[in-house]
Amino acid sequence: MPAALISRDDAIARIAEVFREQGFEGASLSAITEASGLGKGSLYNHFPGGKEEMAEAVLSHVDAWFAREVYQPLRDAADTRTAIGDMFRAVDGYFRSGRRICLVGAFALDATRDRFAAAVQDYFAQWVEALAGCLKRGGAKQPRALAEAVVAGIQGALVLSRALDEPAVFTRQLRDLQARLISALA
Amino acid sequence: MPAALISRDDAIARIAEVFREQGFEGASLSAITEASGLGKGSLYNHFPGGKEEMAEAVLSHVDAWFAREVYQPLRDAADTRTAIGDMFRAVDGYFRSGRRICLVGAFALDATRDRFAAAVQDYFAQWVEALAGCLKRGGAKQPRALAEAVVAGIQGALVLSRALDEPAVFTRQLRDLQARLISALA
DNA sequence: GTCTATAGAGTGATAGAC
DNA sequence: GTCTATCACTCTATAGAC
Repeated sequence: MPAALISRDDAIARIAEVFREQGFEGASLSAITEASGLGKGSLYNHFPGGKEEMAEAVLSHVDAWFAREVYQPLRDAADTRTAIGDMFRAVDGYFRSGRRICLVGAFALDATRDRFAAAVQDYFAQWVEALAGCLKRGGAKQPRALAEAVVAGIQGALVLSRALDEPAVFTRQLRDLQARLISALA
Repeated sequence: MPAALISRDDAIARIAEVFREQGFEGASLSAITEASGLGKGSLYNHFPGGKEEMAEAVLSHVDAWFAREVYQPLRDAADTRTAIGDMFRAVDGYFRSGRRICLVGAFALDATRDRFAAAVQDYFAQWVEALAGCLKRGGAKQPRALAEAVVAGIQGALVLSRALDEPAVFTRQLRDLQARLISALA
């Protein structure tokens, strides 16, 4: 067989950006073929389930990134304060300081939500759980509510900064959320 | 002229729910005709600009509701504490305690964002400005950052509660946000 | 007759599936 | 590349208020 010019992972990462920018409905196959550099034939070879399978692959690609860079460090953290700083650094990097939106958040609001409900729910449930656990170990009161406030705050900051076209809103919110967490620790 | 069976406002309200649930791309004309009870002829008579004009009308319908029920009361408020309580009550009612998402927030993340950028930006800018002004008059420090945190918090709570399929998350966040505002007042 | 509101078959274009 | 379904949209026609 011929060597693949583009790895599956690489293709998924490129397709992810199409879904992120265009949403599920808005992401046309022609946009996906163009962005991925794969012809329709190759695409259906990799993703026999079509567009829906591509989106599933993209969602689990994102989930894997967060599991590795965010959830697991939160769970393994020796020092809560450091872990929180690391989380915010990772999040700020991932969302490009407010210039990139959350694909999973967008899918949560999307029409096609029901189709990907399980993956979307899992992403957020893991995030809240990992953060709440870390906060609890750090001695914070009401760690669950606090974790929900932070995850929601991040998502909302992405919505607001994109709506206002002001990435600084995101950066500022991240700073404030981090300060709230630190001050909630025992 | 014949009496309209459905008022324009009524039609817009019904169409709004289609866009809210399906997004701009996902809202097909057939879904819109079905939900509105209007044939294509009627729709194009009311909205010669087609789907885009329908979405514009829906956005300004939503904006008008918030201007009347949220922004103006915040601006006119004699008592800050009461005004804040009223805002949260209005918001909880509008979003059906977390069972209904924000159409404008969804459009902010949508692919078609650029098309409606002005309306989306205006909605959020007005909300933040009206709330910040009210907080400032109430003697809060950093009213702008606080207002952004609350508006973002509400949007994020909608994303999170929809993603987790737990409306209670929204209700709880609203309560916490309100408490934060009250305690920030002089 | 003129105008507005209505309906819906029919248009070409384009989507996703294969 | 081919196929079929569906898309947004146009057009023609009709009904009733003036």
